[in-house]
This record gives sequence, C-alpha cells and structure tokens, in this order.
Amino acid sequence: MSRNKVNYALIEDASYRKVSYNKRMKGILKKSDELKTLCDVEVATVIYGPYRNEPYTFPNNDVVRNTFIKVKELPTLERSKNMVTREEFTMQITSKGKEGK
Amino acid sequence: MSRNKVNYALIEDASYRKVSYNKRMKGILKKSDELKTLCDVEVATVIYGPYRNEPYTFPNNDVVRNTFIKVKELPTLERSKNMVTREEFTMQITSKGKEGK
DNA sequence: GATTCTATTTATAAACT
DNA sequence: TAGTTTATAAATAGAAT
Repeated sequence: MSRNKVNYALIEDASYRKVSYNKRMKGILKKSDELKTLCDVEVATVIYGPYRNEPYTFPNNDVVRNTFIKVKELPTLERSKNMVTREEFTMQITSKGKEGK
Repeated sequence: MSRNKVNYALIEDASYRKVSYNKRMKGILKKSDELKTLCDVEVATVIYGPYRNEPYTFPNNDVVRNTFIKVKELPTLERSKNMVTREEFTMQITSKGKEGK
C-alpha cells in the first residue's frame, strides 16, 4: 500500500522483503489485538518464517495452544467438503441456518 | 478507521459489533494472505467467537494443525520468561544476536 | 440484517536519515 | 541497515439502501 500499489506476488528483493515483513507483521498483530478487544473474540496466530528460529505466536504460546486445541477435532479438508454439503442440506430443510455468517 | 476514530474498547452495541467483526475478520484474513504471499512465511490463524459454533481457521484446518505442531514444544509463559533472560544473556556475551527482528 | 457507498482513518511503500 | 517521514493505497465507521 502506499507510494505504490502492492503487487500480489513474492517480493523478490530480500532486504525489502524483510522490511515489508516487519511492517506487515506489526500491522496484523495490531489488527488481531483490535479484533479481540473490539469484538470480544479469541484470536490466535502463528507466523513461521526465515527471520526467526521459532514460530512467532500471538498473543502468546499458551493462548495459541489453548485455542488451537479446539481445531484438533475439526474435519480434514476432505471431510470438510462433506460437512459443507451436509450443512447446506440442513440449511435447505430448515427455513434458515441459525449460525452467524 | 474511517468516519470516526476507533475507540479501543468493546463495541457495546451487539449488532454493530457483529458488523465490525465481519469487516475486520475479512481484513485480517486478507492481510494474512498477503503476508504469506509477499514475504513467503507460514501463517496460521484461529478465530473463535460467538458467531460460529466452530473456530474459524485460516488458511484451513490442516495447515493450522500442521503449524500448531511447531508450537507444541515451545515454552509456557513461565518458562518463556527464563528463555528471554537467557536470550538476553546470550546477546550480551555475543556481540550481536543473529536472528532477524 | 445484509450490502453498497463514501468520508476518513489507518497502514504502509518509498524516500530519507 | 534500522529508525523516521511522507505520500498514497487500503481498510473501514457510519450512512444509505
């Protein structure tokens, strides 16, 4: 964004890529924190790249672990497709789905 | 952002809070996708709130699970504090830390 | 209540230090 | 080459639909 439009592709220049990474990391973490506070939802993010040996966790390792546990039982991609189909079917037989978005 | 500055606090009005949640969710997912593409890093995000029964995963359940494995072995908050201290100590005895950030 | 519009704030690419 | 500044693109709060 800014002085020029951003091209949606890998930034070829390594040093500029790192500068961009640092700025954007900061931006995403701020946005995540805002979402959590403004809308009262749980947000857990892990970013893993060549700039640190360990993955970066937001807001911290413990919250990430707690939140990610909820994902354990979720379907794999293959099963997920079936689930959606089932959901859509349920939507059809009930007048309206009850979940938000 | 926008017509008015955002107040860093829970949005009291539930319907407006949901509208804001939808907009900001979309924004964060876009930013995450951009970071991944522009800077070639792994990003995994889980958002869990009252608007869905299941946690929302980005980019999908499988990637989140894979990334989560890397976080399993990371220290807890308590141990983390010690780690930082140790890192700082290492920084002191070596002229310069070698990690990015 | 969801979708579109628009004024304004916020994020950030490039320049500069 | 990390921090600061500035011009501009992008996100989004509130309004309109």
